[in-house]
Amino acid sequence: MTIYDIAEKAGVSITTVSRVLNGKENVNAKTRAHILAVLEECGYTPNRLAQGLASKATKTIGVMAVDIRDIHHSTIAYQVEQTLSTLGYSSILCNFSGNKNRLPDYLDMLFSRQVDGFIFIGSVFAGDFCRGELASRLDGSKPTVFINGTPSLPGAYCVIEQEEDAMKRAVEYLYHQCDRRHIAFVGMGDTASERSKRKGYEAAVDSLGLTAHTAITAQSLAGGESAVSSLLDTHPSLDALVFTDDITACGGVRRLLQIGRSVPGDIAVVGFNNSLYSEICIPSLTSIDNRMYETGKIAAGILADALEGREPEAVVSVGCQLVIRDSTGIRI
Amino acid sequence: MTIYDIAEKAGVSITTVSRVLNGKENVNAKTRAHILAVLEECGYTPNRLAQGLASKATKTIGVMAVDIRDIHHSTIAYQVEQTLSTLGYSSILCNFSGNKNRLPDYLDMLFSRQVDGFIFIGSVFAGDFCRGELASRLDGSKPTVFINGTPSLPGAYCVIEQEEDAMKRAVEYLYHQCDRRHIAFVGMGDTASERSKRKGYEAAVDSLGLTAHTAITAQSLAGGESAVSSLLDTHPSLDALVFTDDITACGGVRRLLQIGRSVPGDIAVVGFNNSLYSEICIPSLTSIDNRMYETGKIAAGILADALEGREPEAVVSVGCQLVIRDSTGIRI
DNA sequence: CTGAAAGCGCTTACAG
DNA sequence: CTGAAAGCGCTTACAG
Repeated sequence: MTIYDIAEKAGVSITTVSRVLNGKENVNAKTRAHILAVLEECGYTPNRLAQGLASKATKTIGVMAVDIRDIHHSTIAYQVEQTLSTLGYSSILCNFSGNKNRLPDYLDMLFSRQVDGFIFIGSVFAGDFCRGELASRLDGSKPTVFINGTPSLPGAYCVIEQEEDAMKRAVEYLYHQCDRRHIAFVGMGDTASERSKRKGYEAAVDSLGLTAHTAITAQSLAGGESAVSSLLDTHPSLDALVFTDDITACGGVRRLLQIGRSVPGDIAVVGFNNSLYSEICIPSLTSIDNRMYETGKIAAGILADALEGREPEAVVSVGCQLVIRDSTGIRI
Repeated sequence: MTIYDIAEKAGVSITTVSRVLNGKENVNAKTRAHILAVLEECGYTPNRLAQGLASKATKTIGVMAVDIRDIHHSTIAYQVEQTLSTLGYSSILCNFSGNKNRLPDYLDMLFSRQVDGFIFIGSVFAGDFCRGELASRLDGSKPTVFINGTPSLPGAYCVIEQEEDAMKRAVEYLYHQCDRRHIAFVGMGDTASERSKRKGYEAAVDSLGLTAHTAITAQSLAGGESAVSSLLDTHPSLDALVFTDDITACGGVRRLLQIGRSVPGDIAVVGFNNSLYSEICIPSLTSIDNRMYETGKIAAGILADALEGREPEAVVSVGCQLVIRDSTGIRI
């Protein structure tokens, strides 16, 4: 079933059929109605490959995630896909998985499929780690949105979760509301996102006149456990810990309980992402909600705006919120 | 940069360029080498839309997941995407989100994009709920793999996690190794997957001469909490609970601890999926590993086999494993 | 081993 | 308001 079949059945040219298919105005009302009826009757769906080839637009977006097994990325990817789909775009999903060597192949693939634009989910894409692989291929010819990173790429759009500010406020909350004075930071490596969280921590600690204590560990339960052990070895007087990830914070809580420290009685704990993990942890984790739904939705909207000539803002910030649960509170 | 440019630069016809692009044998070795050099020099990538239009194969797969925010689905979707990508296929990802009405639009979209085949992740797609929407559109003309469901669809392939057997063995383990005699089942609705888990539970209870106690609840922490409350209200002597999902089991554990029951001292708990949630729970959850990686990989492999004429098995089973953690053990 | 030509199913100036 | 024709960038019989 092609546009030729429809044209023949309707007794018009394919040009006219194409016009009503694309909602052009210059078609006689009766002709349109008739063609619409034939279309309906035949259950015709146009071949998107042919449309794309002829029109130079595929309504397809390349969505590059770090790894959708990570709840943070899967939630954003989910919202990106749902929003794009509502706006008439399809998503080709790629999982980068930290393997820089795959990036060129993925990008070639997306270009060969003539995607209209790109969305990168994860701050790693905006950092030095990927710069070489991305810069050589992304020349700014197609709209590109980075989530949680501001790359030095011509014409790129960015959606930034305000993690620095959120981390700062979390530390201030621990100080003012929970009466903590020895607050350590547990981070997870060297992405842009990690750096801004750390910056927020340091800013708060500075302005409050406290001393900074920092540990870097793996993003996992075991990572949280070992970070807690080594931090308490060197700084036994710590009374609060802020983590840049919920799962790792769960590991931290587990180790604290194992060694007989109460949470939050002895030590308050703050996680990050406000994921289901923060609710499952006992005591449940106070955590920073980085508004993943908002973020995904906004990113998809920006891309559609750019593609449809509506000129969106180049950089959009999404505010984060501290969600208070049981792992923080007054010291005992 | 098109195939014409390459042909001109190499001094041959586009037919010959196309031949070397597609690895056909009937090309002179020298000609091939020369064309390959030109190709390399120009960094040419063929337009997949044009290829697809001409060849009737797009190397694109429609991947329909229930919801990739669910760790079970995102893990399978991840593995599906990675495997397909290795095999040269791209994935268009769709999130069904339980909204049956979206299914027709998604399928139309995938057909209009001329996908070569489909993978459905989640037993709901094989059930009555979706039958109407799927049966009318999926006529068996394109290879289709269902994960965790056996639909009545002509020519569909199935990858089935052996959940029934796993659930049966979990109950037997509770009976023999943990000395439990009052074992209840907490399920989450009426999908094929849920039914087979329940069947396994009932088979075990039957053969052990025990009484079946069943609760159906929502798949969430709150669902687990309320299921535990209502089960213990009516059957205070319960000494073990098997859940069909880890998150809900976490909720169950939380409620048990709240009302002063020890886990596993008073009541043993078994979860399902062997997700990170089972490790985060305190006590950590004994859980059934349904081998999501295997499953995703096998499903992608089957689809590629079918597309490339290798005639895979119609139904492949993936064995599950009981992973013992702290939430089960001898009664106190 | 190589190439001219038709065809895949659309869109889009252009002419009327 | 409508249509004939060219073109999008490939593949694939077919002929040589």
